[in-house]
Amino acid sequence: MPIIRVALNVPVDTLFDYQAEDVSKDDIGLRACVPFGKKQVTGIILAVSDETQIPIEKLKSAHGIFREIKPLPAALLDLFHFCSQYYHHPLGMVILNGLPVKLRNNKPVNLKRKPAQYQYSLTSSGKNVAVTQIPARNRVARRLLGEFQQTETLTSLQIKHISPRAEKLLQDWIQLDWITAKFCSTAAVARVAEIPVLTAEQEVAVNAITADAKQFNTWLLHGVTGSGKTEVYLRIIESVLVQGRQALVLIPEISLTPQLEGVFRARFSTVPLVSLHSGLNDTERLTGWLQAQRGEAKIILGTRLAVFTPISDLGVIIVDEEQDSSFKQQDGLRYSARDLAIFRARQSAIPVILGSATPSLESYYNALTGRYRHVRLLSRAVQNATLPLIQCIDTRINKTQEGLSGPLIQALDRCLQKKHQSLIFINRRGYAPVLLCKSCGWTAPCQRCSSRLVVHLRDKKLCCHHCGHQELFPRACPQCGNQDIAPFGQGTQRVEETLTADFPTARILRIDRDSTRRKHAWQEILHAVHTHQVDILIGTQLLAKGHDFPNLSLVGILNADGALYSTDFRASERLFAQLMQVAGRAGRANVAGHVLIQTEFPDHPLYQALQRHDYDALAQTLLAERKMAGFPPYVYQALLRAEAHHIKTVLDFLAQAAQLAHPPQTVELFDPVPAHMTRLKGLERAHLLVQSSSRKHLHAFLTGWYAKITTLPSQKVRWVLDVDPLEF
DNA sequence: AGCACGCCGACT
DNA sequence: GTCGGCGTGCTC
Repeated sequence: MPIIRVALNVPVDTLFDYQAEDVSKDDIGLRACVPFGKKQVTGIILAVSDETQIPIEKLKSAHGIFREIKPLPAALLDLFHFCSQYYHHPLGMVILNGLPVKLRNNKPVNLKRKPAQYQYSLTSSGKNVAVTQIPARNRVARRLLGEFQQTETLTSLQIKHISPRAEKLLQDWIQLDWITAKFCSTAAVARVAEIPVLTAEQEVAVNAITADAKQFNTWLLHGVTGSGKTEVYLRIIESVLVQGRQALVLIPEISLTPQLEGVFRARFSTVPLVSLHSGLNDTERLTGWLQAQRGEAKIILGTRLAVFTPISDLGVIIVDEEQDSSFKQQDGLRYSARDLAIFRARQSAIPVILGSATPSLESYYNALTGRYRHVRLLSRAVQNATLPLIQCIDTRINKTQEGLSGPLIQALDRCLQKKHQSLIFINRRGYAPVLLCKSCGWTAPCQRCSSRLVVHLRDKKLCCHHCGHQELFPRACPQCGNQDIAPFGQGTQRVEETLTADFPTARILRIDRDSTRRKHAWQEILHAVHTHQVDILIGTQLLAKGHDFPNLSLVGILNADGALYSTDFRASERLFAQLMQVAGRAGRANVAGHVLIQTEFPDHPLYQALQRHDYDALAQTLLAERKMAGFPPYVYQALLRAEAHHIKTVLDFLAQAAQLAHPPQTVELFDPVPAHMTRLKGLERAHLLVQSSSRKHLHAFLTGWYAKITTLPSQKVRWVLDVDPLEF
C-alpha cells in the first residue's frame, strides 16, 4: 500500500508517514485526517511514496483524505517550505498556521452554495438623502446609508458584514429609488469612477512597471505622501486584470482595509475582490481564501497573513507602506510578509511593488545598489496641493504648559477661526504616562512587566499598556505614605482635557485605541471628521496611517523627542517615517498644510531633514551611521529569543546555546543580554544576537545551530529564532 | 503542542 | 501505604 507523508501542526520538523489507499502524486497538497497519538488530526500531504523508514509495526493508516477542495498548489507549498527553512520553524506549523482555521480541523469543508452576489449602487436621489431623515433609533439603516454615501457601491457580502439585518432594508430602498441592484458574476474590467489623468511621474512609473510585467522585478515605488501611489497601483492592477490575472495587495493594518477596498471597488466595480485579515470570522476567511484559490477573486487585499493565500494566476503583488513593521509577525513564526511577497513574485516571475513615502533603509539600500528598481514620485498629484510647511517649536524657549507651547496654541486658534481642522499628534494614550510621588520619586510599576503603569483618569485606573493589567489608584504612595501623588506627563486624554479648557467652543475628538475599541467606532469617527463635525483631532499613531482628512490644515506634534535617545538603532528611521506620515495628513486639497513640531532639539538632523521633506538626506546619514556601526542593511541579523519565569534560567539557557554554537569566522555571536522590556506578562526575556555580512553564511550557521538547540533540555524555557529581527 | 510514563514529597 | 507534583520523551 502506498505511503503518504503528512505535515502536522506539531513543533517537530518531521513529516509523519501513513498508509493510504488509492493515492497518487496528484494528491500532494490535499488535507488528510490521520491518527496521531491518542488523537485524530488533520495535516497536509507533502509526498506520496512506496517506501518508508518507519518500521511497519509503527505505521498507521490514514483515516481519510479530503478531496472536496483542490490541493494546495505546488507554488504555495514551495513558499511554505522556504518560509520554514528561512525562519527555522517546523514545516507543519508553518503550513497549518498559514491556512484558514476551517481547514485545520478534521471536518470536510462545507461547500454549501454561497448566496448570490449582488452589487448595490447608490442612485443620485440616494445621494441626496440626509442620514437624519432616518430615525436615530434605526441605527442599522443609518449606518448602511452612511456606508453607501461613502463608498457608493456595496456587495451583498459587505452589507451582511455591516449588519445581518441590513439586507432587509435593501428592497425598500430599491423601491424608494435610493439604490439599484445588479447581479455580479463576471469579472469584466469596467471602470466606473472618474479616472484621474496621470501626472508625468505617475505615467513614467506605470509604463516602466507594465512594460516589464512578464518577469520578476522588485520595484521600490518611492513617492511622497499625496503623490498618488494608489493611482499607480490601480493602473497596474488594471493591466493585470485585463490579462485575466489576479492581483495581491498587502497592507499593514486592518483599519486601512475598508478605505482601500472602497477605492478598488469604486474603480473596478464589477471585479470580484476579497479582503483577508484577522478581523474576519473563520467562515468569512475560508470563503475569501477559496475564492482566491479557485481564481474567482481577482483582487486579493489583505494584511500580512494574506501572503499565504493560494492564487492560481497571480499577475502582480503590491506591498503598500512597505516600511511598516506590522508586516513582520512578532510572535510564533516571525515571518516578514514583505520579504515573503518578494519570494512569491520571484517564484511566479511577476513584478512586486513596494510602495512607500519613507522606505525602510533595507529597501532603500537595495534600490540604491540596483537590486530593486527605483521609481520615484517627487510631486503631489493633486493640483495646487503643495507639501506642507514643517516647522519646529523650540520648547527650551517656548516653555510648554500642560504639554502645549504658546505658538502651538496660537496656531490652533488661528486654524479654528479659519474653520479649518487641526490635529494634535501624541503617541501616548491614556491621561499621563506615569503616576509620580512628589516626595520620594516613586512611580507606579507594573507587577508583571518592566514598565510604568499609565494613568487613565476617567475610570480612575492605572493600566499597563503591555500586558493589560489594571489596578485602582492608590490613595497614598505605597513607598513613603505621602498623599502627594499625581499624574506626570501628557497622554491623549490629558491633552484633550487641556484643549477642552483652552477652546471651550471647539469640537474636539480624541482618536486612540481606547476611543476606537467599540465596533464601528472607526467608521463613525471618520464620518464625523469628513463631514466637518470636528475642529480638533487628538490622536496617536492610529491617525498617522492612510486616512485622508481633506479639511485638515494644521498638525501639531507633541513629545516626539523620545525616539532620539532610544537605544534601538531603528528608532530614528521609524520616527521619521511616522512624522512624515502624520505631516502628510495636513493640506491635502486646496488648503495649505502646516506642521508644528514641539522639540528641544530643533537642530537635530532628523528634524532638519523633515523640515526640508528630504528623505534622502536623512537616509544617507542613517545609512552612513549603520555602515560605521555594522548594522543592517550592511549586516544580516538573527536573534535567539528566550523567556522563562526567572532571568537566570533564560540566561543559562542562552549561555548553553552559545556554547554549542561554534560559528564560522564570518558569523559573529554576541553575549546574551536581557531584552529591552525585560519582564513582559510575567515572563523574563533575554536574547542572543548573531550577525554576518553574508546572508548565506548566517543561514547555513543557523540551520546547524537550530538543530543543536533543539536537543538542549529546554526545561521551562520558551525560545525562538527570529531571523531579520525588528525589535530587540 | 498534547499526552503518557516515571520517580519523589505530604496526605486520608 | 497512595495521590499528585512536573521533568522527560514520543507521536508515523
